[in-house]
Amino acid sequence: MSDPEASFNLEKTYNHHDVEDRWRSSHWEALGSFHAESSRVLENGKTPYTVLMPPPNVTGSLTLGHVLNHTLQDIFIRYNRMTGHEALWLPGTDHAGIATQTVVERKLKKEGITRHDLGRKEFLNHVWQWRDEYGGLILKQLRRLGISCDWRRNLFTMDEGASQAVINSFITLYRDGLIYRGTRIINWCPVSQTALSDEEVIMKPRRDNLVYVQYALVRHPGRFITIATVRPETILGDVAIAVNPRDPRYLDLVGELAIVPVAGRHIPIIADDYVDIDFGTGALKITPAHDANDYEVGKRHNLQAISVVGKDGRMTDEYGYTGMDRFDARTKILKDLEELGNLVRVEEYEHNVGYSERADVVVEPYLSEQWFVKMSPLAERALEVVNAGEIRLHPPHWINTYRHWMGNIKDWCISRQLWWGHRIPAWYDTEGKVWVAASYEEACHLAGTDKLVQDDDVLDTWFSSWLWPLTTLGWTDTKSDNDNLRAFYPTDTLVTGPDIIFFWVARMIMAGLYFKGEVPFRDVYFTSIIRDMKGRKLSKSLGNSPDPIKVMDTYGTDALRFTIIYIAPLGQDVLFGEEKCELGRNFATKIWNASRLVFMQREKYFADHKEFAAVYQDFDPRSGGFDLTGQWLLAGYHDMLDRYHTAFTQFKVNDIVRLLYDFFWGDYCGWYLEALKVQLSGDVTQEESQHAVCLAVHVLEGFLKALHPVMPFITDEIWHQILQRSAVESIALSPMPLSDPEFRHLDVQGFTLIQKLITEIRSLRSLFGVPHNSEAEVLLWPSSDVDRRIFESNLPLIAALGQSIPKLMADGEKPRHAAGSVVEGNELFVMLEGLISFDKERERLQKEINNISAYVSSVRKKLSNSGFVDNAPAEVIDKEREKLKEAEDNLAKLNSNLTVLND
RNA sequence: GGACGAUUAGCUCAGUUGGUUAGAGCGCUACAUUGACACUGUAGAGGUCAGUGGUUCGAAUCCACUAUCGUCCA
Repeated sequence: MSDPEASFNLEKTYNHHDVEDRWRSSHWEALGSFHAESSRVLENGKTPYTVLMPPPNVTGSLTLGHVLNHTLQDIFIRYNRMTGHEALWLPGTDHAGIATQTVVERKLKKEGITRHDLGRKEFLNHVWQWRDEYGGLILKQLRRLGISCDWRRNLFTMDEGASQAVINSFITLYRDGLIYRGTRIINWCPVSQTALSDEEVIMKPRRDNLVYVQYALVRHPGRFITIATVRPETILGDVAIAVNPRDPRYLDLVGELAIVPVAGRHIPIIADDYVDIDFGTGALKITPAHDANDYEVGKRHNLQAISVVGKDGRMTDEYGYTGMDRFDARTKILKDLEELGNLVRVEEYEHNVGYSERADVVVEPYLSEQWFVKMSPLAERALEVVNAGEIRLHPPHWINTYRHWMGNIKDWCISRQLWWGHRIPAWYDTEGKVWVAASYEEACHLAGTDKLVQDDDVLDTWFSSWLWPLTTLGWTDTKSDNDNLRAFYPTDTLVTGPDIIFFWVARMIMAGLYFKGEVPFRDVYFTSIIRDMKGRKLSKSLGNSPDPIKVMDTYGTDALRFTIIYIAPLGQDVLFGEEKCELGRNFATKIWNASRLVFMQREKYFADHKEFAAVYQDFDPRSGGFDLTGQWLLAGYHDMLDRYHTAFTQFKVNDIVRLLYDFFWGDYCGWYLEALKVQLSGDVTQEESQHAVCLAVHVLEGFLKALHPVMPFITDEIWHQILQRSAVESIALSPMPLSDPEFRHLDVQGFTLIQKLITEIRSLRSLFGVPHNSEAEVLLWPSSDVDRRIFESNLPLIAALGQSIPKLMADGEKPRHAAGSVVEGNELFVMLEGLISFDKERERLQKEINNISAYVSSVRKKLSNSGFVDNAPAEVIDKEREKLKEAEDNLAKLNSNLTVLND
């Protein structure tokens, strides 16, 4: 760390590596700076503020999505910590059942081992080993982002407490009749060899063949009924042909029997409303074992379900296809049907097909016995709390999606045929009767026998994730009651992607209400989805997914954090390219350099840190004593703060960074620091200089604090250079500046006038090519005594920033060899002896006059329109009148200038 | 097929409850390097606010339809 005694200023150039290393996560972790304590809430009465980290997948590595998501969470938590809350950010990871098991199986496969070779126990040892070795990567990478969680409380969904919670919640739901075991058509992933929930299935468009096949009728030789299917291989499992009862084409065939091609089975032709008359031929083959809708039809008509595809996606029929892959079987049966004369025709057909989210293979609808959670009783209350605004979604339009899902909810398949996960706490006795209990012993006790076998399956990972708001605070069952829960539940803000609104958000709301009787959080902020510059989703296979760690190395962590927030508006996708981080990097450099300037001025007017500290600590901007520029700065600063705090209450994080950026770069650097240089180089006393420097530092410090939640590293570094602060102190633990209306209401229009005047002088200089090293004389005719006084007291500023020699004029003749203009009624002429081109000036004036004339006539028209004058609010009309007067005034003056020029 | 969102400068986006001569960043053009900063400064060019119709004294903003794109659900 740099020695504050040795340097009174910052290094010449900003090095993000040094700064980010100095204030790295491990520094604060060792100090416990971001630890939250329930006692400070329960005993000292601090208001809690809690953020729940969506647990990243333990197999994962850092993506830009994580960067955005965690930066947002860090912004909320740091802001609330600085505004006086007991801020708790709960971190953790989830065990990602399928993903993790797949990763470890793949690793074993390289050694020629399968999990079955090892057995369940030994395989799980391998998974734990793997987790211990690699599972920390994402957490390490997140620390690199500088996020301020309470790492002591880091939780893994397979940890003891979290596991107990899973078991106990399962038992509670089972005993309340909300968990049941049933035979259903579920989504089966033939690669991962497990059931999936509806949410884990991605619908994707796929080109397939729509195959028309004719089935002979048993009692009418020579007659056929033709069906259309995209899955001809499942013909082997057909048990009926269904037609719509209102379809006249088939009325006479209902009740007849048809012969399944290849299989030779006789199946009935039935009538069912489900059949779409317009699709295909209007006759639908029914295969209850391989289609969820067919299964329902089958149930209604008491049909058998014949399974012909197995768990591995291979055929299990008795007609010679056994062992073939379902897609190979599809090709073969087409040929066979053709040979048998049953194939009518084949059409190309695009439709949506479900793919396994993890393995990206076509999901097989598969009939099997699984565990389900009955959702509609849970959904009812979860919908109510969102409708009632007890939980607010940002942006709010997500409420529609939420309502729709809640209103059409289906039961949740929670069993997975995996080994890695929470094993289902259910045991079967020799008669197949099920006993749900927390342990084998308890199950034995219930069953009255020790001849029990535990269910092989584990629970869906989301079955542990939906308890996350509870388990992270030490909840293990419905009787749980501890200080953490009392102090921090319900949590406050959840930041997550809209893609897991059903997977996770909705279910957490259900679980929170069901198990704790209270909502789990108050506000849900849905992040943007990050895409590449061409608008494509980031993916590993496309290779368009930048490595955030590399980006942080190149541009700096602060730069990445700032940039991603700057470009990611609430509720919209964001196009990201690495080079966009230049924005954040440039901003960091600007902050650094501006701070250096301020510290240089401080060096000039203070002997050392000690003297500065003494004066600065007594400095109170309310005591006044500032020139117009200083007042303008304070007004702008407090106005910025006002908008800043408002934006936080509205979750407009994007606005926050824009406010900070514009205020600092535009107002503070662009105008204030330039004016400060002028002020200090003028005729001022030591005391006045010190006062001015203190103001500069005061606003800089406030700005750094406001920026801190977004750019934690550079702000801490510079903050440590403002006063001699030790490494255990942090800007993160300092109070956030509030907006003071007293300053916001200062009258600083005078400064705005000066700004406009300077801009106009610069513009004219540039237009007429005044050499950069020469100062042009500027003659000023003020329009009022007030303006005259403003100009008078700011002549040095106008001179320096307008690079001019300004002269205040009383009445008198306007100059000829000059470029004239009007600023808020004040006439100015930039003297251009020898430089002015009369043609150019005439042209310019004429253009300007045309412009204003057009405007004047449009406003006149508006004001003479009785509809406008009668209907518009008085203040709007007044404003128009004022604008008109000013424009007319300008016009008159410019016209007279043109006349002079033409003389 | 249904729901939601988007369409504003070459690119990426701001634009509060309708009341501006429609803004920013990047890019572009010109000028400026011993001065906090070229990861800079100053000035400038660049837009029929997707289209059509409507409501209104007044529409980028509200409504309807159309087109294109995206997301979710069938």
